[in-house]
Amino acid sequence: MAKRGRKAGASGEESRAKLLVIAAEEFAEKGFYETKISSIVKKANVTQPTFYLYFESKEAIFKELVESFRGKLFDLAAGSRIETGLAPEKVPERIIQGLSAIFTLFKENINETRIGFLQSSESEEIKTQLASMIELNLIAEREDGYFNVALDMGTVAESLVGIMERLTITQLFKGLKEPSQIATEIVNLFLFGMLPPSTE
Amino acid sequence: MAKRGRKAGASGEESRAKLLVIAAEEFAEKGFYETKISSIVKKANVTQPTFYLYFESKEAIFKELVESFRGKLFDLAAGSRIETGLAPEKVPERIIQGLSAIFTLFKENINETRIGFLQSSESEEIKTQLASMIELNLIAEREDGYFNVALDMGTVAESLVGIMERLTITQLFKGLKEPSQIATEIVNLFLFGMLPPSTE
Amino acid sequence: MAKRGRKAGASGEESRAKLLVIAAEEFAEKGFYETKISSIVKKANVTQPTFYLYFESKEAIFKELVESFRGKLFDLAAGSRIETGLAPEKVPERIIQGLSAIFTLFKENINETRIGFLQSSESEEIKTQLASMIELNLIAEREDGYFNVALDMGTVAESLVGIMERLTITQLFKGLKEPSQIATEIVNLFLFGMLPPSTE
Amino acid sequence: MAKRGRKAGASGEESRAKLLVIAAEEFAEKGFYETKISSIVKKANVTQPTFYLYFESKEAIFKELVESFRGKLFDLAAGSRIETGLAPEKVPERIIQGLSAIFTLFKENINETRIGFLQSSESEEIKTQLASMIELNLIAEREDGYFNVALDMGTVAESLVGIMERLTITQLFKGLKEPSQIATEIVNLFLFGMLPPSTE
DNA sequence: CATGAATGAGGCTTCATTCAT
DNA sequence: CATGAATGAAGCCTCATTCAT
Repeated sequence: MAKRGRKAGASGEESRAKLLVIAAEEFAEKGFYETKISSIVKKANVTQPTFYLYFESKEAIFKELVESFRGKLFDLAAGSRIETGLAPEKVPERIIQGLSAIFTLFKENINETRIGFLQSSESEEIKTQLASMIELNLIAEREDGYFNVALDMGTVAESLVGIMERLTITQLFKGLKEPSQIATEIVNLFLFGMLPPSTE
Repeated sequence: MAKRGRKAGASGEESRAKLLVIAAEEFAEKGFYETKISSIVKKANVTQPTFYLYFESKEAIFKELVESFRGKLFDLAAGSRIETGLAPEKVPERIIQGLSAIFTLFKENINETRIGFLQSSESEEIKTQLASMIELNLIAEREDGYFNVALDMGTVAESLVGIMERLTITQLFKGLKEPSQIATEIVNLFLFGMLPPSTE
Repeated sequence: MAKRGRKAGASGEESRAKLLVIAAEEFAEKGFYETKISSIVKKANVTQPTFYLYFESKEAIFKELVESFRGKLFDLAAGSRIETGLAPEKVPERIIQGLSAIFTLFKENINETRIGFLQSSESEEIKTQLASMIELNLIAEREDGYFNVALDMGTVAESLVGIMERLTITQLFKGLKEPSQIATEIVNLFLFGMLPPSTE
Repeated sequence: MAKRGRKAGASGEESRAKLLVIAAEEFAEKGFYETKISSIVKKANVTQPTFYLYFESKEAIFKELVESFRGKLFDLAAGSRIETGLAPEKVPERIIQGLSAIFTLFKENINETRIGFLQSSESEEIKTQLASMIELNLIAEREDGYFNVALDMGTVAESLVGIMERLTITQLFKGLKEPSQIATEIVNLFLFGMLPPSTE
């Protein structure tokens, strides 16, 4: 009746959800191969057959986590198109917003991010897709005159993704900086470059 | 006397080297866990015990490859300090040189790079170390006035590493661009930023 | 419902017990190294993974057998203290009882005895412990005046253990003599020595 | 020319003897199964094929050590027949001598004794043979009236062997007592028993 | 909905032993 | 007399997965 003791009756979805959460923790911490089904079910307080009641296989649950992450990420990315006609001086702020949103997603989904963005074999594909979406944005903005026309936006987009990955690991996940702060630094770097301000 | 047929007698170092090369290919392609000793030795035309004649374990050979890569990378990085007193206009070229050298190393050691820079658990540490070395360089250069003093060189260094990683995968390893070209693009981006040149 | 055909479902303890019994037979007969897990499980009609369901390793099951034997033996030995104030003429009988009990234990647990008393590396320790317990008994009895005060009871105790070991192998396990008979002979020998009775 | 450096030329017998000594150490310390040919040859500073130049197999060298021990032991035992017509009061001393000789053999051949008397599968047979030889002696002596006619000399002989084994391990090999001392204690115990001297 | 019990498949490693020189 | 190099054979153990209840 209370939560405890009601093993039979624990609505299946509950077990399923629990398994998913714990699997995410385990995969994120130890990677796919070092994560054992036996340890997932132990932590979830269910038996192995129960696991297979909800998931086809170890691959399947892992993939489900990856896809969940992919979905969240692309939903976000899709919504962050810069509307045309934005005043040029608003562009940086707009980009910062977009990046912040992504870093926030990462921060709030650390385990899934590790799995889907940093360690799965699909992560390569996900990063490539993300880079593509960013590239499209950048091209549009360049056409609106915001950016130097000489830039290869494919390279810029991939670079951005690489930076996001690296700073996610070294700053965001370590709690050293907030999403908005990281986003701001990236944008400043990319927009203005490293040279000293011309003193003239 | 002929090479062929002389199975016993093959200079041990030869067998060892062969195993190392093949292991690098396999690890690079399939990762640590999906690589089986049995398949390494099959491709090397030796039996499993022979493998253990030269390597303590699967972990050991993998680690050897990682350390080999780490050594090469750090040798390079250590040698690329920018001398003080360099004329400011020479700085970009100098940095391009350094980055080119690294990309060349990556290109010439694709398998080891995949293993040591992209997939081993030590790769995280290696990237962090590389970022540190870059950061030191950047700080020195900033003090010489080459760069904007407002920059957080730790972040810049990590960003550079992230970009290197990403462009290595998406451009260098795909044969799309040459080391020097990638290096040049990165430096341009970092030095001048993305804004359009002031038309004034 | 019938026993047969119910492979899955066989009460786990049953499988475990069966493995333990068979392992004892195998270890006793062939020793630790010549006993293969594969042969244990074959005789137990289970597969190798099943073995590891119940035992950590080959060492673990062997140790379990040794400890089981040690436990039984020490329980017995601990319970065979001679009460003080026993009439001297009752002492021999009392000792015979104690030894008989041990030989009976050995006889009823031939395999475990072989493993724990005769062949394990711990058997040395077990014999030493047994000798210690015996020595304590003997010292107490000597103080009660039953024995010659000149005797080094440590040596006597070790000697007794040595005899027990030898006669267990050569007489008890071969079914040549009963526990009580062996015990009696030992006691007679130890109490009265080998000299002819003084004819005077 | 000096010992060192003359690997080629080291008379084969030298290598053989060295292997034998080292093998004895290793077998004695670690037992048959835990002793690896690879470690024997390493300590002997020869290669594995060299080992097989002198010994058929691991079993063969072990057996050679066992047989060497068996030979020494039986030579001794055979020579320790008590001559008939010995004055009764000299019997104890004579037996002490015999036992002392055996313990001395053990002490001077610790490794071989461990191998041949304590741990080989042949040790059982050797002990049985030793017991037989002792029994013959005892029977002869009993017929000469030295011993109580009621004694089962088979049991006594086995007991003696058991004691020898045990005291060898716990006293002789630990350096706690000398051969003659152990022999004396055993003889006293066996001859006079444990009862207090009759005070009459 | 859930489980106790079991297994197929396969990987890593070890070791005594042997070529070919 | 001796070796560098190699291997056949086999053992232990693990893990994802599945019965039967």
